[in-house]
Amino acid sequence: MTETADSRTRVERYDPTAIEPRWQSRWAELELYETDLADESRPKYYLLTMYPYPSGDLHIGHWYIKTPTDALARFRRMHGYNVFFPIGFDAFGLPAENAAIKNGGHPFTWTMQNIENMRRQLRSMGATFAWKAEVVTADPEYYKWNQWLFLRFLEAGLAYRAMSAVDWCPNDGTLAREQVEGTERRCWRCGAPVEKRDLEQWFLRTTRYADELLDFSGLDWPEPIKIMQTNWIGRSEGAEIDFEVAPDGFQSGGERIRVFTTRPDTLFGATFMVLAPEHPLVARLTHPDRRAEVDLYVEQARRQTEIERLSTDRAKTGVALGAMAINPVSGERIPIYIADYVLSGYGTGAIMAVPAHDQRDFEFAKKFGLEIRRVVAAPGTAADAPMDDAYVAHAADERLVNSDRFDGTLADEGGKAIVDWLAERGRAEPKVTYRLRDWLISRQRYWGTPIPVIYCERDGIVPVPDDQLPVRLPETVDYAGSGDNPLNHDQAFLRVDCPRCGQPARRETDTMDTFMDSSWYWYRYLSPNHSDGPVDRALTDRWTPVDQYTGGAEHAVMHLLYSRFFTKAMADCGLIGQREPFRRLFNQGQILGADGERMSKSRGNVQDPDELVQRYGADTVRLFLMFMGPWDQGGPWSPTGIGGVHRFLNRVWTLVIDAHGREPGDPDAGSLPPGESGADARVAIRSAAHRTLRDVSVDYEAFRFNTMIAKLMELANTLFRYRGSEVAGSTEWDEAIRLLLLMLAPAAPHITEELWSRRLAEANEPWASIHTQTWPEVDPSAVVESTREIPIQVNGKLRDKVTVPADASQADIEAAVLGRDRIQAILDGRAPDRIIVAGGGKLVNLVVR
RNA sequence: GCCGGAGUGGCGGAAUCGGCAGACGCAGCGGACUUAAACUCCGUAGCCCGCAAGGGCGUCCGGGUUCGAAUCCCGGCUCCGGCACCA
Repeated sequence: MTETADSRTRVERYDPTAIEPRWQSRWAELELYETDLADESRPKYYLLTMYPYPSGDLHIGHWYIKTPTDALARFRRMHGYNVFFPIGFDAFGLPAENAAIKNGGHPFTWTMQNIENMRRQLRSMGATFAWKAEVVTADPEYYKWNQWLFLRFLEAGLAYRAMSAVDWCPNDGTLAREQVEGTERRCWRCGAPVEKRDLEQWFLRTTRYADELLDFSGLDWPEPIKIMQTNWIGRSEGAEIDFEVAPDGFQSGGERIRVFTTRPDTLFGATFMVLAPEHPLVARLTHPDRRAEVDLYVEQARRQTEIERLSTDRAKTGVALGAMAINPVSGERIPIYIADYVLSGYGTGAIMAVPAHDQRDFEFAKKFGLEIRRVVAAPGTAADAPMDDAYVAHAADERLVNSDRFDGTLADEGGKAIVDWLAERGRAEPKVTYRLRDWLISRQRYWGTPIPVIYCERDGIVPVPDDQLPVRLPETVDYAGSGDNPLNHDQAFLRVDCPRCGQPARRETDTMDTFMDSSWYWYRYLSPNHSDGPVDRALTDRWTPVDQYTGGAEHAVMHLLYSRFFTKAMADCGLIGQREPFRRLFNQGQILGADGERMSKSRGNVQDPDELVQRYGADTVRLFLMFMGPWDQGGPWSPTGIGGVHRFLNRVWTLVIDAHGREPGDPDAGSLPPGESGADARVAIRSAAHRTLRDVSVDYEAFRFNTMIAKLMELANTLFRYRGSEVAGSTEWDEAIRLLLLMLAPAAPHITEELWSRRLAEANEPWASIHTQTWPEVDPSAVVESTREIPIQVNGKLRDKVTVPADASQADIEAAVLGRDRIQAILDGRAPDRIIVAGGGKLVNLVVR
């Protein structure tokens, strides 16, 4: 072997830019990662990563999301699975349209350019995507099936049309939430004040599945996501109760106002009513003297966002209508108010207010000087005790008090009796409500899937016949400098003959929410060119549900709930045979800009992966992204530390290429640690390698990539200490190197492939990719230890340690501990009051008074 | 505001069935190699006191439970994600 000083200059250096493109093209040539979906010789594994939106902001965040998933794909392949790991593009959406309006050009061009660039970057990552399965949602061959599915849902009664308000700018039409700026709520493009406008729009009936969506059995999903979805669906049981409007000098009364309540037992405490400002009876019930004030309030409430309206920390506002209602059990006349904290879209859009037992009603009553009447209380509380807050009762510890004023028998009973009593008189019914609303899919935009219906004066709403799908977007688009939907002005698109009667009719110009595209795309990956339907039933039966889905936690409720809904709806239309799309889910965190904000070009905080790849190579970037921190956490981007990961790969390179070299800078290079024999060293190497294998396998399974890499670094450091010594190149050394490369292969595919191929060449064996190797097995005998070190605490503070044989009994341990000089000195003649040997000898704590 | 998550050295983070706080890495410091620098390697390293041995303090803040708390409980603060037309 060469002498030290020379070895550093003579030995070939790790040069990723030479290695990586070579292996990438080799893998592509061999089609190493195209999946044979018909292969049944191995168990299938469908691994899905959320498909990217091809925004112009190509950044490190895309790598952060995809890299660990790719490592997992490789890990599973090494375990003998037939892995399907496809990729595609979520190609419709607002940013493309914004770019087109701003810079001219066509959303299609902008999108396809971004996709091209993204494909290149994703390839440079060395990821194992099955590119032949790719889908692009803006392709008519994809969105045709959106339309087809919509029509099936329409037939099944899952799609319907209803009025709904949008944010509206007189110049730019419908605005997305992010296009409404500031508390002034102005249009981002022209600055005009944003109005609300009611439009007929299309909905999907997600609420039909509300109860089924609450059932997560059989799903291995993170607990927080299940909780968020459960809260989002927001099931509450209660009753609907009718209150009658009392006659007065201006109107004859008698209208019924239906309220929803979860607390019918508190009906005797309902001292006023509140309607949503949008409630249909508001206009009719308003007293002429109150008209001006009410109209003003309704106007103001409509301008606010729901978040503002539901905020519990602002002062309650509202206006009395000047009309009264009658409490159906007490017969009392109670005033009717409108207030923005009641929403028209939840329950019946009206509530009975029970200020004693609901905090919002309490605050409202305080502000407007309304009666607060207690109905239930904790045991021992007087019925007239003053209240600082609403008492939200617990069923277990309350007792009923109060009102014998009108019907003593009812007042003493609970909610069920009251509802039953009212129900017999046709004034109430038990009811379950959900916070979940039906899914509004209409978008007043060009760049989305056209909703395939036609409006005919004679036949009304007419679905486009299947054989006329897809309804294509016109190829040219004229935005005319406005945000308004250009389809509204495109005569060639608009004008169509009614498929039923043949008379001139008009096309629907709304397009679909892009969440529609993303609610079933993984089924299409299995047969992207299938022309007889959206999915190939034989393939979906075999390959879905998806075994593992990974993606951002920002999709916890919307995309992940819509996808579950879609699968259930498709199943009920007979298209697939399953009711849940994703068996196991992992939500990774989001990588932010260095400033802690979301990465975007406009903020100027984008990290481009290309420059990092050029400087360090893809393997280093991949490894660094996995090493940065726990994958579910994300956080602000900082390249500090990428050099450490690069050094680690350099060390691996050196270990394999130059096992016998010696570092000139290390005075101890080439010699074993003092007191260690060659035999000791070989045992230590083998033990380190197998312990690492044991732990790393667990870390991969649990998505703990950062600690997985830390453990590989430790193993490399251990081996490095023996480099150039008599044990370098021994069979134990060789085995450890082999394990190190195999364990590292999923995370750093290029360098390991290169080093693997060199080892094969050196051994005169034929080439085989490291990525087709079998994951190694732990030798349990290599990891057993003969002794263990036990920390000793006195009164909970660490004071000493003692080494005992691994099989020492509790008595042996106690004796060893008490035999320590340091412990005797600390005890100073006292006997411990207690000796706690914790965790089967993991730690000893001596308790001394 | 509501729902969910997170706060640990100068920095990223490790340790969560209640049992050695700070693995691994970055930056720092000391050294080797080099004519020199870069690269590479070895060592050191929570903070405070101390020459040292050692001692005290320490996981966002305030309480509590326990032999023992980063971890469990109660109260609070800050930051991140979502809140239905960004994707």
